[in-house]
Amino acid sequence: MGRSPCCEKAHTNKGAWTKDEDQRLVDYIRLHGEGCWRSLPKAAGLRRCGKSCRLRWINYLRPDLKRGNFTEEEDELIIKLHGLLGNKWSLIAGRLPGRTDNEIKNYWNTHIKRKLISRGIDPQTHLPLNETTTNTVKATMELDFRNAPKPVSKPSFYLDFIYNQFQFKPNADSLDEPNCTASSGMTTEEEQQQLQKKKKKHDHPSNGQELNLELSIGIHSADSSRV
DNA sequence: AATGAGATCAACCGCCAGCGT
DNA sequence: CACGCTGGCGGTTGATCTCAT
Repeated sequence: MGRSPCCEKAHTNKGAWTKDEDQRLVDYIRLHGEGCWRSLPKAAGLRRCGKSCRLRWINYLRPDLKRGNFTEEEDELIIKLHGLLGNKWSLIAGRLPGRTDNEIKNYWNTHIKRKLISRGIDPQTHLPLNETTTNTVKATMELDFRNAPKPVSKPSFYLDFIYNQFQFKPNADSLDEPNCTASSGMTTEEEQQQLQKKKKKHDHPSNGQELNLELSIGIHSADSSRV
């Protein structure tokens, strides 16, 4: 049995959003907040898939989006976070207020990759290009992924693993700041509840506190030869 | 002015984790 | 435990823009 579609494809619009559609979506979310994306299109009078509505809101319509060019500081922060987390765009976006995972992913692929290559750095391993092949194994050993929980791609396990590898000090406040919400930009009280729910997802299981990525940046900054 | 190549970025797709039943 | 539903994520696509020729 195949997976059921997320919406009635025959009756949904696709492609670029019109101003009218944007307005309907914004009006609806202003009135009712972010809620059940599946039922939102019908309730808002949109002939769109719920997923499409969510994406449009998160990546384009959210009021707290920064937009515009990335600063040099943001560039460096993205590079450092990517070195730590890999292609975990949503986690990276969570440390860049006003930026979305999609935006960062695009920016990485179009600008930063080239920037790193021009510096002679492999964008995937963050090691010098001519040493990439031999050092990949070495770098992997440094992080000792042999003991990584399976599957490594599971964010909570993955963060837990990095936490242990680098022995981060927990910082309970780090994700309480509105600026640090991962690509949702929630502000109202009821939305804060959702944030709490989200936070819970990534909490360190043993102590219930947050991973402080600023410390991780410090570790990498101290060893500038790697970035 | 025309056009082709490359760059950019919004949007889609498929997969997966978490949750409720 | 198994299953279905939903939200969220990362990879990819394709329309549009920009620039060189």
